[in-house]
Amino acid sequence: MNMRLDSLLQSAAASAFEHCFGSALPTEQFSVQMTRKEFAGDRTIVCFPLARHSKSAPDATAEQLGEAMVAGENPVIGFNVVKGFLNLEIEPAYWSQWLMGEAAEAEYGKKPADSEPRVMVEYSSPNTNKPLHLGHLRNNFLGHSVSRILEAAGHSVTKVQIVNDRGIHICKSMVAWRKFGQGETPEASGIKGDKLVGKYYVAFDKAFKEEVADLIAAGKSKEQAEKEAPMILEAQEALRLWEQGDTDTVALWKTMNSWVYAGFEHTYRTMGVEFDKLYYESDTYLIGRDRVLDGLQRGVFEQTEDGAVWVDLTEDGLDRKLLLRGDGTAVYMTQDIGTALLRFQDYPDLDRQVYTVGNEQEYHFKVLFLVLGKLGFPQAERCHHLSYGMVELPEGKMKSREGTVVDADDLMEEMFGIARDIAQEAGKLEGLDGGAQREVFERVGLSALKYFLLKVDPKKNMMFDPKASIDFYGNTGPFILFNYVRGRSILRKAEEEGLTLPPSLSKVPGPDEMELVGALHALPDVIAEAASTYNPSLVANWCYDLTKAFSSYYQDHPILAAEDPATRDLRMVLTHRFTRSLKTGMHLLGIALPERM
RNA sequence: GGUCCCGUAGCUCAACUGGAUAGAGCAUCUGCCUUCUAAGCAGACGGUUUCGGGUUCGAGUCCCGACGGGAUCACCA
Repeated sequence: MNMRLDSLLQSAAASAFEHCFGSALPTEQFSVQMTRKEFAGDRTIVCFPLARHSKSAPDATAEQLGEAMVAGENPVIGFNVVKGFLNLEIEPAYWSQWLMGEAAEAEYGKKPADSEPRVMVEYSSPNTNKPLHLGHLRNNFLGHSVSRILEAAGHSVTKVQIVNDRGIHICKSMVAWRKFGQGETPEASGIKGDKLVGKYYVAFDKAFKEEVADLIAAGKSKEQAEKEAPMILEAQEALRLWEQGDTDTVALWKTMNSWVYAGFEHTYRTMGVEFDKLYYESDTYLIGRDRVLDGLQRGVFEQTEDGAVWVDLTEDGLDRKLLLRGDGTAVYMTQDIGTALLRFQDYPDLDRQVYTVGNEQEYHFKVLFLVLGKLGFPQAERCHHLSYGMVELPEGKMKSREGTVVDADDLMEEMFGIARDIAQEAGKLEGLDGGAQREVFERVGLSALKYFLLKVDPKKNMMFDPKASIDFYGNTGPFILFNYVRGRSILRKAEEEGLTLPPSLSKVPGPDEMELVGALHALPDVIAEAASTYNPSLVANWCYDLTKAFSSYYQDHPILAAEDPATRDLRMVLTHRFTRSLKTGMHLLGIALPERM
C-alpha cells in the first residue's frame, strides 16, 4: 500500500531537513498543503515554523530544503520559494500512476469494511402524534449521511431510531379521535395515517382551547381552566389507563400508532432513508426505571424524602438532575437510560452511540453520558451527541400552532414537481417511460433538498425560505447530478463506439487537469475528516468542488474527440474517476444519481 | 443571571490542525450553444470577516472584553 502523497512528502521533508540542518523533527512539523492557484507548484510546505530549528531565515531554510528534496528519492522534481513558502512541483508521472493505481480501485476513498469498531447511529426520533416536517428532514438526512460516512471510514454501523410512542401527546390524539372521529380510518378516508392522527391532535388542541375559553368566561383563572378542561382530564385519564394496561385504551393506542407507522414508512421510503432496528420508548422506559433503582442501590444516585431519585453532577460542573419521579414514574432521562442499556445488550460489540438530536438537547445528552458513565458503561465517554441547529423560516421558528410547519411529504413532492417542470421545459427526458421519468424527477428533486440541508455545517442554524424555494441551479444537488450525467453519457458513448479505458496512460496530466486531479485525490482525506467530526457538509462541499472542476474542464476539453488517442485516454480516465468518486461522495450524502436528466 | 453555540459580500453558505491577495452560489451586468446534455462555461461587480484589545513571523480561525442573534438551566419531551 503506497503512502499518500502528503505523508510521503512529510517524510521526505523530514529526512531532507535532517540532512540539511542536522536536527530530526517529527513529520507533523512539516505542514503540507495544496499550493494556491496563483503560485507555481502542486504542494506547499510552510517554512516559518522550521526556521527556529534550522537557525536560518525561513526563505533560506526553504531554499535548502527544496534543493535537498529535489535531490532525494521522491516525486518532487522542482521547487520555488515565496516568502517562506516552499512550493513543490510534483513529477507529472506521479499523477498518471496514481490515476491508474489508488484512484482506479473500486472502493477508492473508503477504508476496508469492518476495520473499525461498531457504532450505532440514532436519528429521526419522531413523536407518533403528528407527521414528519422539515426539521425531521435535516435530522434524518444528517443521521443517515453520518452513518454512511462512518461506514466508509471502516466502521460497522447500526442505524436505529427511537420512536416516542407513548405519553400525553398520543393520548390527546386518541381522545379527540374517540370524540370526533366517528370511526374514521386511513383506509376509509384515504388520508395518510400520520396525517390522520395529526389531524386529531390538532382537533384536540382546538376543542381544548374552546373549553378553556368557556371556563374563563365562567370566571375561572387561565391556569385553573387549563387544568380543569374536560379534554385534558380525559387525556390524562387515558394515559393513566394506558399505563395500567387497560385493554381498550391499549388497543386504540396500538391501532392509531400503526396508522402513524404506515405513514412514516411511506415518508422514509420517499426520503430514501432506512433503519436496521427500531426502538420504542414504550419498551424502554421501564427498563430505565429498573436501572436507575439499581444505581440507587449501588449508591451512585441519591433519593429524596418524597422518593424521587436524583443524580448529583455538581462535581462535573452541572447540576443535580432528576432521574425518577417521587411516584416512581419515568422522566425523559429515565427512558434514555433504558434505551441505552437495551442497545448495549443487543449489540455487545458496540463501541459507541451517536445521537442525532437538535442542539436544544445538548444539556440532556451531557447529563445522559455522565449518567451512563456512572452506571458503569465504558462506552459512555465515546458516545456523541450529533447536535444540529434549527431550520428557521424567514419569520422565525416553525410553529405547529401557527401552521407554519413545513410538511416533509409536501416539500418533497414540491421538489419533484420543480424537477419535472424543468426537465419537461428542456425536453430532456423524451424517450423515457413514465416510471423512469418519475424516478429521475425524484432523484433530482431529492438531491436538491438533501444537498441543501447537508451542505451547511450541522451545528449552525440554517435558513429555509418557502417562498424562494430551493434552487436547482448553481451550487446545488441538481448541478452535481447534471455533471455526473454528462460524464456518464460520455462513458456510455465511448462504450458504444468500442472505446475502453486504457490499462496505462502514455500522456501525463498537465496544468489543465490538475484542478480535477487534485479534487479527486482529496477524497480519502475528506472522508476521514468527515467521519472524525461527524460532518457531512465536508463531503457535500467536496462533491461540489470536484464537480465544478469537472464542469470547467469539460467545457473546453473534448473527451472522446480529443486531438490524439493518448489525450483521449487520459480524459476518459479522468471522466471515469470523476463519475465514480462523485458517486461515492454522493452516496455518503444519501443521494442517488440518475443516468439521465 | 449562569453555561453553550453562532456572527464572513445585498441574500444563502465555504475557508483542512493558525498560513500567501478570505472563496462559491443567488441577485445585477457582459460574452459563449452547427461540436460528448447550456440544470452549463468564461468574465465583471460586490468585504474594515459585528466592534475593541491581546498572543506571534503570520489571526476569519486562538485568548480577553463589548455588542447582536439563538439554545439551555422542568418531577415537559
